[in-house]
Amino acid sequence: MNNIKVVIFEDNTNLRRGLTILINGSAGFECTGAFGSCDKLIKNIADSKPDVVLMDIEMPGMDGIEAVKILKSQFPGIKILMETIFEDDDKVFHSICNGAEGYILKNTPPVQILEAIKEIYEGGAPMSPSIASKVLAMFKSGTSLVKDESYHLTDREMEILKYLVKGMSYKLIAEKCFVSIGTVSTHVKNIYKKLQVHSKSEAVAKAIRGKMV
Amino acid sequence: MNNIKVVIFEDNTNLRRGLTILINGSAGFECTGAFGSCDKLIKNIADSKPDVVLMDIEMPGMDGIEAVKILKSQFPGIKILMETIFEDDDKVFHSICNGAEGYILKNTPPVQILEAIKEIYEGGAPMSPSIASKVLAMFKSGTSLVKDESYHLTDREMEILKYLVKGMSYKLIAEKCFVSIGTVSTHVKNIYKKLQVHSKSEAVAKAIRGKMV
DNA sequence: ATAAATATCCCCTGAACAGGTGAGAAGTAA
DNA sequence: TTACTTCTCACCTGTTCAGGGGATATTTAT
Repeated sequence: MNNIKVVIFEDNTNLRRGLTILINGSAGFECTGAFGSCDKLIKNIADSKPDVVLMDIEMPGMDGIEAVKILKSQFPGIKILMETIFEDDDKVFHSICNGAEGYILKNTPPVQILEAIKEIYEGGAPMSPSIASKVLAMFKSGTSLVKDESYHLTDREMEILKYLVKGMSYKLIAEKCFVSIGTVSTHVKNIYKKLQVHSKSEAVAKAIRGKMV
Repeated sequence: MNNIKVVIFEDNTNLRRGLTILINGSAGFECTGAFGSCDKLIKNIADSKPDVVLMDIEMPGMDGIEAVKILKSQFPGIKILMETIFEDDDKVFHSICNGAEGYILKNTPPVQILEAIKEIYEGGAPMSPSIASKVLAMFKSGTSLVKDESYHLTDREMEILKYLVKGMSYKLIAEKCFVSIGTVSTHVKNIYKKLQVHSKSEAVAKAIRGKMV
């Protein structure tokens, strides 16, 4: 009765059908939706009320990464299992940033896909070892995460914030940006207001800690 | 012929024997050593020349974490698979810091242990999903790693550096430390020299990036 | 088309800072 | 004892910054 409700986003029709059959044919699982694109993402999710979303990382139109972001902001409780191909470190990285919980390779055997769905449903983070290895590598190298459009800085402000973090003076920044020192000053003031800080050091600390740079 | 050579460190005798039998009884695997403690760690490893070490995270005497550190510094090529119990986030964390590649729970079924050994041997990072979940959580929260006693700052300098990172002015720091502004100024100058920077922002950035604070 | 957001520039003022020198007191190590 | 480190303080100089005005042009959204 308490089936795990799964929704699939996968542009490959055969694969999508196969997964649907796999899930519906397995005790404890139920596929409440299967879509070839993220066109009506919100509506589809609202209608199918999944516990777990199985998301292809690469899709025409809106890709899986963008979809994760939207999904997580609208339905934070839904767990997301990404399907990736081996080579795309970068996509895995961005998926993590956006909050997906699990990562499995596309060639994972069916029985393990079901296991992964179950595990993610129970709060785990199933990962193919090769992907886990990359995550660990990123972890150890101290790569940053979670940039969340943070504080609505404009492009120019972000640019200047980056220079501030580098320790550059207004003067140097002005030269780099081809604007006057006064303009830099104005931008910095606005940055302070948005970040709610009152000095360069605080801004720098907040920027780095908040993974904005 | 090209068996994966595994060495076991596990204080529970029954478990150790069980694992030995499991590994020796499986095609492609070979247990070249099984020890109840890390007493003669280096010698044991040198003698048994493993590809993969299966390490209990909790052991009498030197624990698994310390062992990982030593092992990785002496034999960087050897892959280490840690066995953990669910509750010890902190130990997992430190194992990662020290460079272990894989993390599995103690109650993992035998066949999956073998899979994990194979995966780690091939460069993956097998993890129980519940552990992966914690690693991701740490990852996302931006928990830091690898602090390297950095730059030989004195205690007082570190203290002041921390206040700088908080965005405090010399004046405030002076009050907090019960010294004069002049003294703060001197310390800051010394900090700059040691960090090789020329402004608060740079010092703050370096401190945070270098995980000193 | 009207409003809002963005980017640019200028003025001003007092405070804070960078960088330098010199120097005394206390503790530790050779 | 001598040398070294650490912590402390003061003085000086020119530069940079924070925060407050006000202003104009362009782009974007409604």
